[in-house]
Amino acid sequence: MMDERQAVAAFAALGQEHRLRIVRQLVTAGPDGMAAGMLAEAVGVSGTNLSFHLKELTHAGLVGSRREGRSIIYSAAYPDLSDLIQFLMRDCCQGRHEVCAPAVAALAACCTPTGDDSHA
Amino acid sequence: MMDERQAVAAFAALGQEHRLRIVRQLVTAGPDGMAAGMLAEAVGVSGTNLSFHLKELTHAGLVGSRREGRSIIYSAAYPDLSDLIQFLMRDCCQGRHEVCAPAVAALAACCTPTGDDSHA
DNA sequence: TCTACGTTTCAACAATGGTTGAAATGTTGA
DNA sequence: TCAACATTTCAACCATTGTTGAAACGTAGA
Repeated sequence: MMDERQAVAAFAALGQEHRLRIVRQLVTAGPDGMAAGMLAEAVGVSGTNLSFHLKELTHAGLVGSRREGRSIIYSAAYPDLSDLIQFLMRDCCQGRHEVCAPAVAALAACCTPTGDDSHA
Repeated sequence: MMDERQAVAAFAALGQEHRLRIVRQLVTAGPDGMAAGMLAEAVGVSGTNLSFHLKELTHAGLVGSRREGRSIIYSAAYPDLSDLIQFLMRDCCQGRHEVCAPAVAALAACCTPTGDDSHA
């Protein structure tokens, strides 16, 4: 369960053009992640600069990394992104379900496979 | 549909202790909102400082305001918060539904009334 | 109109954050 | 061990941001 301090750090990390691109690139890349070098090229920043931002994102808990040969592979921390979203909307309803139903619907629409509507 | 520039502004706005508290206070307060003065007391900042942060949040599109007597009532912009969440997770699945299912489940659990499971 | 109240604007300051190039670290294959 | 590669660290600079108190603005009621 995320606390305020962590949430501030996470949002601050995402509130920067290059870092938001990095996270979105990694989210899109999926669990396998991407090497730092390719990430730098994809996002359009220097190696030095990417390293700075990756350190920030790592410290905020939004990305993870592993070494693979000479490369270091970064990947999105999906569980922490979930926690962050949940923190932002926590206590939003106050009994009024309709207030935040659109947010639920939007996220569900983004992530629920069409056709395969298994309720599990 | 939110673009990158808006998302960066929104996340940057949320990435500050006092502003995150303000937004959460307003989210908790519900659609009726709160007067600026009560908000300042609840969050623990001076009037001047609150005004500064509210301007930032307004510019980021995360809060709205209306005058009521001498007070100005601020309230959370729920649709924009939904958009922001959706932007962050957009394209996350890449065919792998299980990757972001936890985020959907977390948000749904927060906002779905227990017992009353109307699918509307 | 006058006074009190709630909120915002302004100007100044201290602190933080992003970018850059050069140098250091760690890894691989010859 | 050596040279080439991938990434990080370091130090310096410039720009942005958060905070503060005083002053200004707009509204309500006497």
